[in-house]
Amino acid sequence: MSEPRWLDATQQRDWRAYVDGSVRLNEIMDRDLKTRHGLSVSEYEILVRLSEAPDRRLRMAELAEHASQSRSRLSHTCSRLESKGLVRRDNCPNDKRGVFAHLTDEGYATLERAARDHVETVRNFFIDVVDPADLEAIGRAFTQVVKRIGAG
Amino acid sequence: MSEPRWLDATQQRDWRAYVDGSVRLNEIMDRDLKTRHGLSVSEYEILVRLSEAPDRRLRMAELAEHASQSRSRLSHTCSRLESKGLVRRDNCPNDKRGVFAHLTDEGYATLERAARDHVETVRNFFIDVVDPADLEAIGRAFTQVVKRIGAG
DNA sequence: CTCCACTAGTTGAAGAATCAACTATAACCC
DNA sequence: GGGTTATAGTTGATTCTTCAACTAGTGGAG
Repeated sequence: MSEPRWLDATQQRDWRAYVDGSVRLNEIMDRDLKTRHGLSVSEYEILVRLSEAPDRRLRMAELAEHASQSRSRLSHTCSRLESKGLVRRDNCPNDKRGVFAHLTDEGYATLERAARDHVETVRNFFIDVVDPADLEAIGRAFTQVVKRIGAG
Repeated sequence: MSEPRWLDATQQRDWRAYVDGSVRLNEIMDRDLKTRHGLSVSEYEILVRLSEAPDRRLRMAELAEHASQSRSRLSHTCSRLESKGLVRRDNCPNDKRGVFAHLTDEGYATLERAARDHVETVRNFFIDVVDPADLEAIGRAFTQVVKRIGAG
């Protein structure tokens, strides 16, 4: 095995700033959503994706993909959301294996309320503290990352 | 309550790319470390911070701070690391409430092995796919975020 | 010295994520 | 059609995280 290509000092610094910042940022988002609306970030993410889908519904596999979650995790989380009345699941007529997850009206209402606070937090701790040009750089960079990961 | 300041289209796009990318990236890192070395990212992070500390040891509270983890979580995780023989804890002489977490030799060896693979993955899915200028922007941005969060 | 408030760290229970195993259906190929 | 392989989704066990409660030691005020 050859010597690894270590990061240089600058790369190291930037990578670490990212790791550190993203963990802390996520923690803030999570706590904020949790205490104010009883939702975790990943539950919130699910509601968002459903709200944007045609008829506010998606097949489980698609939803898992959009929300960057494993199917198993989505299954469990959807069960919780369902028992809270925010999501409803029913069978897909075309494909008998399939299941649609629907956003309920209550789910939509909850999301609307949560989103108002959430956007404020996102601004407060991220958007408004980052230089707009740097924000664009972040967008570019992570788009690349997603592409790279998608490629396997 | 006033109308929230929603994100504009560009901000939205960039923020989402980040959310999506960071989740996926983290998943990759985690799985990679887990399967190849039996470590989660947060365990790895703990070992790194200890390895860099003087005498390879830190007080629990400091370690928690450096690794961006709650004390409770650190306690549990340290117990696991201890039972794997990678970390040892012992009492602080000055402050009888205090505890030092030490990186053991075995812990150091494990870290060295893990780091070689980890840096390769970090390059593969992040450093090498991101424009160097964008990487610097990320460093700048998240440094700001951390500062902002620190300020409360 | 004693009281009180604060900090360090751990613990156990409850909630959430991961992994492997499983059911059921679909799709392909001969 | 019959057999094989792949896909959709769920489940239960295990592992990890979070939260609140707790022990123990510190430090300052009077």
